[in-house]
Amino acid sequence: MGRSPCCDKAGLKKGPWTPEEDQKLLAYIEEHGHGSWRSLPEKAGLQRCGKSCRLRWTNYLRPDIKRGKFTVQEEQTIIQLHALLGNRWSAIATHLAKRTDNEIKNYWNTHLKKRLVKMGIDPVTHKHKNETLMSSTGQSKSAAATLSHMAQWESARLEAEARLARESKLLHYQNNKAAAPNNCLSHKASSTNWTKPNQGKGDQQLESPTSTVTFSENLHLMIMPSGENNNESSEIQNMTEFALSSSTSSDVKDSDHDWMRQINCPAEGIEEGFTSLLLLGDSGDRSLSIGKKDEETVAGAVEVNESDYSYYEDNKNYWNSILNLVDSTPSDSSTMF
DNA sequence: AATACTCCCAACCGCCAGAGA
DNA sequence: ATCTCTGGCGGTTGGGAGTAT
Repeated sequence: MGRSPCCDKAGLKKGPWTPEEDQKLLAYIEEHGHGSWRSLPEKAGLQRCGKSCRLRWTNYLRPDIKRGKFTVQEEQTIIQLHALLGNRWSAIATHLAKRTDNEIKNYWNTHLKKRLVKMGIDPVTHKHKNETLMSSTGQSKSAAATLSHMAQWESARLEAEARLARESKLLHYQNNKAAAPNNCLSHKASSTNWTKPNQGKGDQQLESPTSTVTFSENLHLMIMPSGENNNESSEIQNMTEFALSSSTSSDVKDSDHDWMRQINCPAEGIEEGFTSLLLLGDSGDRSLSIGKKDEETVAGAVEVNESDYSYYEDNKNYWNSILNLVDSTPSDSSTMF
């Protein structure tokens, strides 16, 4: 079939956006919502393709975008989620309020990846070089298989969660549209129109378009996705509460921004950072949350043998670690490691 | 001050999936 | 069933800013 590029029209502008163009785009979306991106440029008086407008909006102009330095917590969240999900930036972005997938991707490529490499950690596998050497052992293979399985499970869960978030926002949007037109939400993946923002000031600041669900909530969603497997609910509930109530392990000041240094400090027991956890303790609490029935329902789930389940039962550190990272507020960066 | 080099990130590109005709 | 359109995603890059020589 082939598809013509969206910007094949001659005369369409490319490259950096000017303040005037930004203003036009903002003004138009404030007035009308974005509607069809393809038709937007003409209506808004822009010599741009719709795709360019959409990207400019979602990555830069949207009022609910947090810009500037990533916090220690955000960095750790990115790394942990990357270990789980790989380069699925949009999925990762759903757990980082007000950050765009593009920004996260850039930050990973320019900062975090290099840092991991410097530490001798493979940014793709998140394995330390030493661990890689051990990878031929049976246990490591099994652990790797388990990790792979968990990642797939996690991916499916995140997708479902993102869908839920979108749908709930759509509902929220629809419910509030008439009553409070200025309080509507947009979503990066939403097909709903964005309406006039309040420019992110004060208490009425817009929520993140990428995730309005806290990680605590997410955990519940992940653990109890559909209410279909309630036969495990009490155990799940216990695990959830255990995880959510886990205390943090040590204080890290924001000024100690080079948290990676600490991972290399065995004396503080931090060498079991998430990367190690993923390698060695990848059993994770989620084991207790997934019955085989659930496993079968996860699209693309790999086959899991009995021995894999034993991994699931041993180590609570994995979820604790992730929870400690993601379940605290961005302003509280003292809870990491 | 001039030049070379590196870093960073906004923006582009190409592919894919889903919806609708 | 097939094709087209649209929006979303991840990979890549161009060029400005900053730094080193």
